[in-house]
Amino acid sequence: MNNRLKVLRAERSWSQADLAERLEVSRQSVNAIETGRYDPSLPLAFRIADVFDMAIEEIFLRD
Amino acid sequence: MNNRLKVLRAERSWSQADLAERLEVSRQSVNAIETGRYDPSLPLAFRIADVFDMAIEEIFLRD
DNA sequence: ACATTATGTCTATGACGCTTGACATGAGGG
DNA sequence: CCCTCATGTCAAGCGTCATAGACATAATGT
Repeated sequence: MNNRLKVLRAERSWSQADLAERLEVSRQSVNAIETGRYDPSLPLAFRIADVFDMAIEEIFLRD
Repeated sequence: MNNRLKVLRAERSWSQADLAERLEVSRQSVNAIETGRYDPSLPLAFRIADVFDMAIEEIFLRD
């Protein structure tokens, strides 16, 4: 499960900590998701989609 | 995180076991998700969307 | 009435998601 | 040269996702 988090974040000039705060998760979680160590839960995927105002399918890609 | 699995499945006259087989998960997982005991992982949510040929956002609803 | 299928639920086990706290490295600004 | 910020990563702990196997009950078919 690949994702475009790093790019989307960079486009907005947000640090991982900035994004973590908006998502109400830890900075380590954002980092782990970006670096592909694990996928977010479905509820967190929805919050990510909300923050970027995009569909989940536009952010997370089937491998 | 509410979902429309039970309805979508009924529309197709699939049993929980039928759906489980298509998703390659256990029947207990399908049941647990339908009865709201837990949310699927993001990869499983994608497979569910694929099986029903719908967007994740059309199947799973922000509470 | 009997057999089969469908659904809900329980237990126990293992893997994954997320946390806090910590530490290392690299980049940039004073 | 320091100081700060950004990123990556580790460990330990807790709750969630998913499994297999079992059992109870309801619904369907013959």
